[in-house]
Amino acid sequence: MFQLSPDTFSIFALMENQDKKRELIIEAALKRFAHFGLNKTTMSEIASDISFSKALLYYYFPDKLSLFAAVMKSIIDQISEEMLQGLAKQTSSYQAILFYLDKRQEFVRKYFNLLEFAITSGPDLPAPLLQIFKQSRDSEINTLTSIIESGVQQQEFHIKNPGFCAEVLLDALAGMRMRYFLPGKMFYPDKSQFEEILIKEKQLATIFLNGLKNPDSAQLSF
Amino acid sequence: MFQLSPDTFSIFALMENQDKKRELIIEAALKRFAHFGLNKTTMSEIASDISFSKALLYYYFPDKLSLFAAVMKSIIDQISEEMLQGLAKQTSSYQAILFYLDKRQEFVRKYFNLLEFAITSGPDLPAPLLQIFKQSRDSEINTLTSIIESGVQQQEFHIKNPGFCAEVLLDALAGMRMRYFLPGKMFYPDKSQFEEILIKEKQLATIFLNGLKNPDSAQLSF
DNA sequence: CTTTGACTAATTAATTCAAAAAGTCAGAAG
DNA sequence: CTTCTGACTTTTTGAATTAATTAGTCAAAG
Repeated sequence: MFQLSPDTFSIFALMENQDKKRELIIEAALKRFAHFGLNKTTMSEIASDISFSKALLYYYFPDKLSLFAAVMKSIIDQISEEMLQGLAKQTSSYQAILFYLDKRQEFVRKYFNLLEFAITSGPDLPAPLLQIFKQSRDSEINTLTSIIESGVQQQEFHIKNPGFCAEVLLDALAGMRMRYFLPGKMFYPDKSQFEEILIKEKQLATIFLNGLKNPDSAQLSF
Repeated sequence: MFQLSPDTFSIFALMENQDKKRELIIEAALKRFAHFGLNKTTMSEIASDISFSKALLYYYFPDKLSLFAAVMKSIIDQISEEMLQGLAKQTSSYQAILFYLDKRQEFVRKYFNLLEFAITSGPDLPAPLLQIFKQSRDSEINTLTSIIESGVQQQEFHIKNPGFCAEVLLDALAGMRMRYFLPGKMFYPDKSQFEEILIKEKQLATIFLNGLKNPDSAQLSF
């Protein structure tokens, strides 16, 4: 049987220690980024918050953007986890969509300053981040696809292409948000704006899911 | 009975002449703006295109933005007219939506450079233009509302708030376009991108209208 | 009332420069 | 050999300056 030698063990211990420090850095960076945003946060500040030298941050992360990406990935993984667990408890595709929308907005409101950078940068945001947002989008499409597919299996929906429908729905939902905070420079939207958005999202989702009940929705003849 | 005096007549003649020149300026400005956009077009260029002095442009329009706004209004009126005439010939709300989407994209593709300015300026675009785009949006909501209302009258849809549904649909359709050309700096989207957008728009519209057939869509209980 | 050339005022673009922040590295510490 | 740091270099950023272009004005002529 496999046995740990003292040497091997110490290597694992070190790795754990490394991971621990990596996590600490990400945690400290998250606080700063969430509060001040990417541009108004310096590596020195993050370092001194946890009494590390700035150079040490560069030992763990090749550059500032990689750190930011790690932070983004961290919170995206967190929301994905919560979303997955919550969705499992929902009893209908309708309930599932409502939960998805509530949870999603909760997340956006909490980490708005992180997203702001992505929003304002637009299409020319750095490649590593593009990739993370791409993953995030794919993850959302998967979520919506599985919600729709479960409706198909229950004979509720009669469509052929749940994946495409999910993509259309995702973009349509994005349209609900656009007018309130998409382009150019803007500050944190206020509570009532978020409420408006949520109402419109839910209204759209309701109509959309009802639309999927109609077999005609699958037969496109443009 | 009312009779024109020679004096009155000459006043009308002059006014017609004025309007004629106004139109000429707008026409010349449209050509320049459509080709080079607002920022890359100077008042001198527009003036010399039609052998007017630059000062004369300022006799007819108080400033550059007013001229641009007049150009925008001109083409928006044009598309509204064509839209109205075309929609009258459609036989169902479904056909009407498809016509609306086709006509709308035709317009966007033709005058993309004019819209680009509005897109890139985002929320902080000048007040007079904001107003024009607001009008344009209202006009689109009206179009969609009347399409939906005609479906309600034919007992096809069972909803209480056609206006709100129209607004949601309009924003949802905007979501279909967003990913392709919304934020930051970008060039004219290519043909295949426009085609993708149109397909997604039509898919969404189809599902949406089918969703309106279901009475549940009106009873929102979040 | 229209039109213009010659004018001024405002914007934009290009350049420079200093401060701040990102990023590197030789070598210390364990 | 791995982890860490202070001191260093390189890049970015922002403010300040200037030049050039363009928006916008106006007195006077047609």
